[in-house]
Amino acid sequence: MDLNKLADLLIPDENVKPLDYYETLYPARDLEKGAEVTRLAPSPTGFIHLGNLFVAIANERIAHQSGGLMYLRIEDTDLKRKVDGAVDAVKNALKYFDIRFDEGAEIEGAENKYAPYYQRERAEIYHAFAKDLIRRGLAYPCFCTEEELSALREQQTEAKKITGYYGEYATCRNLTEEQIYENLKAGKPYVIRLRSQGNAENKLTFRDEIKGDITVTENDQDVVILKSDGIPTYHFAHAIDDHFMRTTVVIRGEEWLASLPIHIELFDVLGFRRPKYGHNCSLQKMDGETRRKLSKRKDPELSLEFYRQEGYFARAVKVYMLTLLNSNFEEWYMKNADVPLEHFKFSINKMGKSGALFDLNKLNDISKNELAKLSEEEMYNFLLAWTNEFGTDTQKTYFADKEYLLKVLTLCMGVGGKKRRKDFTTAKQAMEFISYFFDETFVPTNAYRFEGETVKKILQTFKDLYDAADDSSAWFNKVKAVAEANGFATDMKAYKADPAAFPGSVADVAEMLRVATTGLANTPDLWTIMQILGKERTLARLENAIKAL
RNA sequence: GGCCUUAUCGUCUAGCGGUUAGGACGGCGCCCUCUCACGGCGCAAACUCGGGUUCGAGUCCCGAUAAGGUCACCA
Repeated sequence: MDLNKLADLLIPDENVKPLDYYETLYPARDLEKGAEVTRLAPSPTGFIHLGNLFVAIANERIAHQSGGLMYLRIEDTDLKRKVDGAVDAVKNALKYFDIRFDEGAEIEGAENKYAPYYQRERAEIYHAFAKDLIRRGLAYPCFCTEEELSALREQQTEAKKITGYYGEYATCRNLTEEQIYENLKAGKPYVIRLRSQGNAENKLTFRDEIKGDITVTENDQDVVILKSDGIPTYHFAHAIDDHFMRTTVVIRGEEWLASLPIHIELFDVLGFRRPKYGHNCSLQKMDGETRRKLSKRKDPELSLEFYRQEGYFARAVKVYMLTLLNSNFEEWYMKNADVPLEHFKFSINKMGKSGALFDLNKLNDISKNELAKLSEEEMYNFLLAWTNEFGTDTQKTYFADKEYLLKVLTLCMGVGGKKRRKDFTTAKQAMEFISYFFDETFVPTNAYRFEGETVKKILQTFKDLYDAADDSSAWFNKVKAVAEANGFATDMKAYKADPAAFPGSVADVAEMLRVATTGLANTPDLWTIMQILGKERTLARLENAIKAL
């Protein structure tokens, strides 16, 4: 069989150059020893979730910490899944979390010497190597139809054989020259398959950077390397791209572990040196009674977009990801909370071997702590940015009076106090939290824990006494006076010693006033709130609360 | 089902032959406090189960069990 002729016929690509050409076009990178080259290679489905960010952070740290670089490659070999604007979506989402690419698709200002970074634009390279494999007898055309393939699979399943296209089942492997040309002449569509040299009986030990030594079975599947449209499958593109883009470390999800044997054989057969691999366990979530990995289809709430919409502080999400990624990070961060995150020494071998359950409680805790580090001005900007994009029209009016909002934020964050408050978790939650400072969104709840008459008397007594000019202690003395006038305890120790002796304590009085003026039982210092609200509004709210009883 | 991987509090984990099995989140309690918080202190809470190896096993070995991943012209 004239394999040269066959290769030209099967892959009629005039752009293909000799293999050496690509080696010189994409030379080894000139980097310091130990510098790692990593990549993020999403498919442009327009959907990025937490798992992508998880892997991206690991790759980013490994690259930049070692003095290397990370690039963005778009795996757009599957047309069906392609969505317009997806690349921008990826870039924006990652930018929000401060993930920086040094080169790659749509990365402006970079040299991009290893372009193109879209796989569809790299067809020529894949074709060159596929042709070479055909010439060497290591790849062949397969004319089997989808139906034939699924029939084969069924048959194998029934016979309890391993499914797939291999060995005796790989019928097109042994097609004669005549049969091939006949099929070609008949215009039958075909794919190019690898003629696997492996044997599934053979086991080998493979060193995974995260999982350690694992045993893998040699690949014996004649996997498709070029689909019928001439575009490579993931496996083939992976081998070629990561070789020519000179990737040194591939951190990817553990769902790839199963196809590792294919990749090993492909690298071998192509004569490429393999990168180091680290298979990262995927983030999981509870699905009813069972846990499972995050799925794009089933878990839209774990889309990165979700965190933006909820107004999570990017750094908080990143810190949480880091605590899951490296088990020693949390301890380091407790001691180095004010040091840039980049100073943490990220290590691949501190990455967990089993999948972690995503814990919103933990994220929220981290978020509160992170937000408590901001100044009121920074908080203002953070909330403004979120509100502009996701807030309601009423929420946007909060920003009309900057001085007023700043006062509110200063109070709610406890700026200037001995210890910061931690009332804010996300931008969305913060905007709702401060809503009672604005008449448009203030909702009287009248949720008291005492009888209406009691509350009414207390509110009335306080209202008569209230003087906006009082300072904090004069104000509280009046609260105490109100308590006393109604038989409530003013001495908390006495009250705790014998709660039954009083209808309630000064704390309860404060709570009534708080509920009347804010609608909530949990707010920062009430005196300050009344100061911010001003005399008119405070009195009006008390008046309304009394009327409502 | 085959193959691969994993197995410590509810969750994330530390542990790398000798520990009262440590920390963080969450829960609960107490203290601080003029109210709400913040903060401090404390409590409950775990080595999946069998076998070995060893003077000694959460730690090493072998099983069982369970969980996860994967078996495409998707990545």
